Amino acid sequence: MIQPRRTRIQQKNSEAILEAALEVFSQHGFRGATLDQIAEVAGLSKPNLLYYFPSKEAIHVTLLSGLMHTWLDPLHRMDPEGEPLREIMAYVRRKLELSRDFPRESRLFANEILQGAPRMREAIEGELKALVEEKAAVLRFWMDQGRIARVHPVHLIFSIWALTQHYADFDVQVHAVLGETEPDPYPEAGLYLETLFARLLAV
Amino acid sequence: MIQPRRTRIQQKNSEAILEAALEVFSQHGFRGATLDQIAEVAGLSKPNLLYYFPSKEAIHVTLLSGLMHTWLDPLHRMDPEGEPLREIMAYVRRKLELSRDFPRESRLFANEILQGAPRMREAIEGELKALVEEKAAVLRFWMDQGRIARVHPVHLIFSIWALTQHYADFDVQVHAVLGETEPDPYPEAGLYLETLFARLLAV
DNA sequence: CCCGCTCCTGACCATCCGGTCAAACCTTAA
DNA sequence: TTAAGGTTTGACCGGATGGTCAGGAGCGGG
Repeated sequence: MIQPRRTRIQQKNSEAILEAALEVFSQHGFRGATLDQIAEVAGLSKPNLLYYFPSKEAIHVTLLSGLMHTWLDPLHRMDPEGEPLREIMAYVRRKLELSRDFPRESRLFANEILQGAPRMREAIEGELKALVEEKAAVLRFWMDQGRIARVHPVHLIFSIWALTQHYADFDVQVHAVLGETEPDPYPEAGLYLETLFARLLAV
Repeated sequence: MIQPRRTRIQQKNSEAILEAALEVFSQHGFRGATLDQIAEVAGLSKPNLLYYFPSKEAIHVTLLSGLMHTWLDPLHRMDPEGEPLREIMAYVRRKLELSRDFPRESRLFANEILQGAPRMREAIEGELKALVEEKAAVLRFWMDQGRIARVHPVHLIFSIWALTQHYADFDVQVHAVLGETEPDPYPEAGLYLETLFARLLAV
């Protein structure tokens, strides 16, 4: 992911390892996951894992840094030149799609933050903070123009994160509460969030 | 906690163990936490832990079942006879106060759900689901009366959970993004959530 | 066909983990 | 004061865990 693998075998096995590691790390967190478990899911032997990655931590870090880009991309794409409500709604929709399509990635991230972000502090205090401040400025600008209602821009972003990630991170709870009747909560969630932000931001 | 301890020493040590276990479990999850770590935080020896609790799992279960009551209490207190918006706002406020005052409990819960709720499935599919359905009916009743706007009642409850717990579970991220300038995000968060739900539910 | 390099594995290691146990220590109440 | 019962601990156990290593298997180019 970080460095292009040379051979086809390296490509295939590295991907299999990262895929398996995502499965295991996202469910048990870094300390709760074991190399044996990852190796079994990947269909490789443990020493073979360590042929491709120097350590358990290296696998984790590779996953996290690969994640950061995908994760921040929707916010990056919020265009200052666009129509404000439309841009925000598009951001919410993309973020909700990430939760639906990549729930394990969301849980991996959640696990890392829950544990105090020992391997992501830097990225959070740097890249993430800078991006949020940039986009908060955009939101504030839109508010000054009177094109959306005035609310705390950073908390607005927090609320988008919280509401969308909830469906991935608390997946089990959501499904348990909704029961068998509603196997896919995302269509309803999308409608609900659209209403919520439309009413919150209407001028 | 579940059974009243007889002597003063038992009382004191059991509490110290549960306090330490909360600290460790909430940060590392069940599998990531170790008895040695809990023992060290509690200021006791590992065999002494196992004098008071039969196993690591027993400590975890005790914490979780003790938590369930506190956690559901604010929703229980949403009164069908009260003024709808007032009741919902009170629920949001109480839930946010729980996040502020008991962030470790929130993270313990989040960890458990993230890991597929292996030790809480029963409580979630039973107690929690029943309570949500009961209160969703109340919300639907209020909507039928035209006293609050019509939105999906269960997703409304989800959104309250997501928005309030976010400040406890993603504490590190919130603080990192807000920076040193805003040491306590809760006053602003309270105001923001008040606005959000007022606008969402206004008729 | 063979050589060199990539890929893979069984065996192994030190450490850590949850948990046990017998013995020692401490408190209390008669 | 003493004995009984509650409390604490060092030493230990079997199994898991992250990681190493020497060597074998497989592959690709000449």
